[in-house]
Amino acid sequence: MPNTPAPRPATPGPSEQPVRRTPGGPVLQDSVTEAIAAAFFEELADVGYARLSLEAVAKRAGAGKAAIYRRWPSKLDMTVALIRAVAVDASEIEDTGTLRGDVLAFLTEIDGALRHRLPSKIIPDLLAESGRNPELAQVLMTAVRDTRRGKATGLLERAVDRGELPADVDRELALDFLAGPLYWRLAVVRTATAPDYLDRLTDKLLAAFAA
Amino acid sequence: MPNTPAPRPATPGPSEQPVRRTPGGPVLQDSVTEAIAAAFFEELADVGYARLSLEAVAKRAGAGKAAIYRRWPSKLDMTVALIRAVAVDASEIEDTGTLRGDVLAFLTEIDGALRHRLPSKIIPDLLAESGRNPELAQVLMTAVRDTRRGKATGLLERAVDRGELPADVDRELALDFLAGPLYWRLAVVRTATAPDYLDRLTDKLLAAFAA
DNA sequence: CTGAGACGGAACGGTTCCGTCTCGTCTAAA
DNA sequence: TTTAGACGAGACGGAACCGTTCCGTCTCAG
Repeated sequence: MPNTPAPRPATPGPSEQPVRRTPGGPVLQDSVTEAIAAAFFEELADVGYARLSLEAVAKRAGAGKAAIYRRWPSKLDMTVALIRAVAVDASEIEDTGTLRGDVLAFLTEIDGALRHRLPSKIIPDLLAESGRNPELAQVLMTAVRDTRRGKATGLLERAVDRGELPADVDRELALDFLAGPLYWRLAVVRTATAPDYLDRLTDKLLAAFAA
Repeated sequence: MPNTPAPRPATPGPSEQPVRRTPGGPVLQDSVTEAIAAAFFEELADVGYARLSLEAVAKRAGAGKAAIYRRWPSKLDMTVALIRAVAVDASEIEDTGTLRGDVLAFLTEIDGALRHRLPSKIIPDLLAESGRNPELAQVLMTAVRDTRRGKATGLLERAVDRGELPADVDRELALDFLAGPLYWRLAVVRTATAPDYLDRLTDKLLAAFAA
């Protein structure tokens, strides 16, 4: 038995994966880094970026503060690295064959994210924080916004290719319509939605696109 | 001359209005309260609610901390009171006579607010903060959301009365469409808009409503 | 003229967090 | 078996704020 992971008291999960060392930057490789990252996002959702203290993150992760400072030089660097890490692997592409299917899948993905505990609190928080923090705004725009925008434009272009949308469809407006109403309802107004809400929203969106 | 306002060094504005005392809660009546409120919003936009320190507000207002604690018992109470105060007077109603005119006026109002320095930073910040602060969420929902929602529903009902919209128009979706795309573009994605953006947006909205 | 009270300012003790540093422990490679 | 290094824990000095309390000044009603 070459690798017997010692029972870490603060990481009760049975992580049997081989611990791999990172040569470059530490990006969620070993179990300590994983525990720190998980604690970071929990803490971020609980108190927000401004109030987030690395001391609380360390305690929550069952780690020492030195373990954090050994990996990232500051809170901002840590945030940027971790956000970027989770942003890249959240980019699967779907092609359901129809515009309606693609739109519904797109909305379902947003809906799922904004209903989860951590993202629904973290996303508005980082959004507000990026208004004061250029570096944070930068990574959010490049790693998150551009990825999502790419998916949306791909969705529209496929529909144009299929002939489901006119070639001169107003892409700028369509992008805002795709995510705007749902984000408004789930993240801003925060009122409950009927079970068929996404279906009705999809229908209205298709009508608006075609107009 | 019954009232000669002494030249306060920290309030250089020529406020010639008669200083009136508030019997109930202090709501922007005398010059000191005004200075504190102004400093509060400036500070709130600069550093956000979480990082806002009453010490900084007092310094910015050219006031002592005691002047603040004499008016409000805590940072949260102060925030709630001031937000409520500015929320009530931001509710004029417009009836342009046509649905298109009403929608464009509604969008123009949001557009104006989200382009100003203070609201564009304060609104997303308080929104994120209200996810962790029930009392703050309460005042935002009742004093801001409900007011705005009332204006939007009034807009829709007038259009139904005029015959511009079918009586069974999906109000729930329509409300999300009214504010969602514009908020998404101005407050979330934060990309520049063409001068005719509001016009195009209005057209698309009307098309979606009618569908 | 006098007294009440709000004012700006400064200090207080207590708390929290920062980033560094030092322990003693445990692991894994040599 | 030895040993280098990462580990958890936490003490440390410094900084920032909290909410309170005091000071001396100023305004204004009586």
